[in-house]
Amino acid sequence: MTQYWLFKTEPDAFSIDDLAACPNKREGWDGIRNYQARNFMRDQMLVGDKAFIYHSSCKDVGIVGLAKVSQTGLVDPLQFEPESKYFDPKSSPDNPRWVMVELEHVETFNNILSLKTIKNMPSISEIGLVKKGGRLSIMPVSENEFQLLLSAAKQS
DNA sequence: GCCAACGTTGGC
DNA sequence: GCCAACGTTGGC
Repeated sequence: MTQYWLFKTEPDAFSIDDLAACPNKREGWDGIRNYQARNFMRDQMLVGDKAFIYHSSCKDVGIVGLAKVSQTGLVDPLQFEPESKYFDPKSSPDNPRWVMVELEHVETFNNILSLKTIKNMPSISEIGLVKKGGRLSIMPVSENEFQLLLSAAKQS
């Protein structure tokens, strides 16, 4: 059974185009420092899960494309790099606090599915993006929501 | 840059 | 373990 997720990223730091330009179109999703998001990656994600890529904190916010989980159970290397803003002095290689998955670019939509449009979709009003103030960096998406959002993205 | 909504921290 | 203070996120 395929699971579905939504990953936020700030395109100024790492956009979907950056992901598409990586070797094999794959990159470890480092820098997540939120326990709920980490737990999704650590405890629930499986290779083959599908993930919307969402651009936040930018001019055009919304879902911009699709990726899939290509590897799980990776240790985020930035937690051990003192120069990184994601350095965590309380973490140790013996017992790493922050894990990550690797994502592989699948497609970039021709048009962004804007947050405004998403908020206007009645069946989507319960999604984490709209609830909880939209502050969770990785969130689950139900199969029903996934299909609705995907078809909305394709027809826009 | 503002501000509301969360999450984390630390004193007690 | 409570909760106030503080920091961060993210849309606008």
